[in-house]
Amino acid sequence: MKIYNTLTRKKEEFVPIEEGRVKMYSCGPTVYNYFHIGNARPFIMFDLLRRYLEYRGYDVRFVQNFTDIDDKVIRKANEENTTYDKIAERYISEYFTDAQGLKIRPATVHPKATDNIDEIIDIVKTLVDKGYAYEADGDVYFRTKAFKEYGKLSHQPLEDLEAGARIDVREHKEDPMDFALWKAAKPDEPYWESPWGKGRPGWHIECSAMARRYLGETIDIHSGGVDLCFPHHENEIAQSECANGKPFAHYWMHNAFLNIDNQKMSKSLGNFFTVRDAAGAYGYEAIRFFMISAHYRTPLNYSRDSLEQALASLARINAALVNLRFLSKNGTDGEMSRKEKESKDAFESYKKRFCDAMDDDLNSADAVSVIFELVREVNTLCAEKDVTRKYAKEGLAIMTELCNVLAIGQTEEENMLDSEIDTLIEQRQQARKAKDFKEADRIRDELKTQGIILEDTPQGVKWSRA
RNA sequence: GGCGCCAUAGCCAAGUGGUAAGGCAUGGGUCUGCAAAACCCUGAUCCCCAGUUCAAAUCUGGGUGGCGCCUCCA
Repeated sequence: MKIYNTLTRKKEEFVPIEEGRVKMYSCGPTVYNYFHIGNARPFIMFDLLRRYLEYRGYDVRFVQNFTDIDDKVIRKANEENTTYDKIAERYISEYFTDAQGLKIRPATVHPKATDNIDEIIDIVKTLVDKGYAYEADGDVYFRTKAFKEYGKLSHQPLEDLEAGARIDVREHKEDPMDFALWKAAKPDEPYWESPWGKGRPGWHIECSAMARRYLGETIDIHSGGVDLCFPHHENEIAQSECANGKPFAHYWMHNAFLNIDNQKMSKSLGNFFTVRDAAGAYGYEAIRFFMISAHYRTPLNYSRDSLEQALASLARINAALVNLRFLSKNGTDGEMSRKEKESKDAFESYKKRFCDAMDDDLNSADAVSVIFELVREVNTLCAEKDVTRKYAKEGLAIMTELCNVLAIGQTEEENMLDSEIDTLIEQRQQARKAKDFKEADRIRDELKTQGIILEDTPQGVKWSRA
């Protein structure tokens, strides 16, 4: 598999540190609100990476943190007259609700910053001892000039960064580019005891600490949105590599931004959507499909149109799955025809093309197109009056396998049989036999209002949930 | 000012040297009690200019347009 590495700005063959195992870390949400549609992109895309790596047989250890202490969490707590941990707890729970809807699997570990204060303090202490950090009035800062490789991820020399930087007025910093590892507690703020007095961790340090604790000093893949590249990831590298004296991550992956109607999402423009809002309008499945339909490194535009198209496209895949499930039970008995055998033999080539696409820096858009070609293939054969159960089963197996890697398409459980529906379908069949089409249509309409779509086929009545 | 990304049919979106995947939408057809689904047919010389090459959407240079980071916003 090839991965585009921000560090080298090249697509590189992926070689894990330890054969067959992958250690990956992805920056998670700051839990002070529902996560927005832009946040969903890295969550979905790196969940996809993890699923694909597992599909290819890797044992993946995936860590995604929750930033549960920072200015925004504290502000929200103050607004609601509650404590930061209550806010964090609530939105962590909401994160899992949305994540589950989007079929984002829980990470191997979801550590919280506040559960790792000891580890954080330990790293900061090491950095101070080694001369990479200094204390000033209860704050501790990283001395960027001490790390000569600073800027290697964003590919900018320190001087250029400095030239563009807004000057931070904190006078006790040695250099404007220095960043906080530990912040002295302000009055009425939550704090932890540390060698530098009461305070709390800076934002960047938590990721270095949690990555080391749960994955080790050097990890395979670190991922996140492009905007985190600088300064967040640059700072993580500085902290981790100075503290551990080893490379931090071999591969850095960054997803491009999601725009809303071709503009950056922002509260002031009034185009700020949470996943919860979007799911209410189009459903979680459409959002996931929409994200996966584009390569993760190209900017993606969220619009009403895009989501409606995603919904329609997904319906085609779901229809094929429902059809295959139906025919694997209601098809004809016996051996596959020659045409069916040939088609079945071609399934491997679809699978290969699917994997080739995914191997090419997670080209999910191309992988999806392979699924659609497969849909056409099986649909064509399934349109035959004497399609065999055997063939339908084979088709269902390959379709399900590929769809499961991307976590798209309705699963069988999501379209389970229901005896009441069966009864109504039977009644309708009786009516049709008696040429009472009025009654037949009435039953079909009635079921439709309940979201059940009936289709008459040569093999019998097929139904699915809208 | 520094660094970087994007520009492909009505829309979404792959494709990084050999004359353009896939999806949505549109129109026509087949099938069907009707319907739905499905299948077949239907559409682009790839922002512009110049260059390299037998050959470029794909490489180089120059434009134009849109966007991002350099401000703890994914």
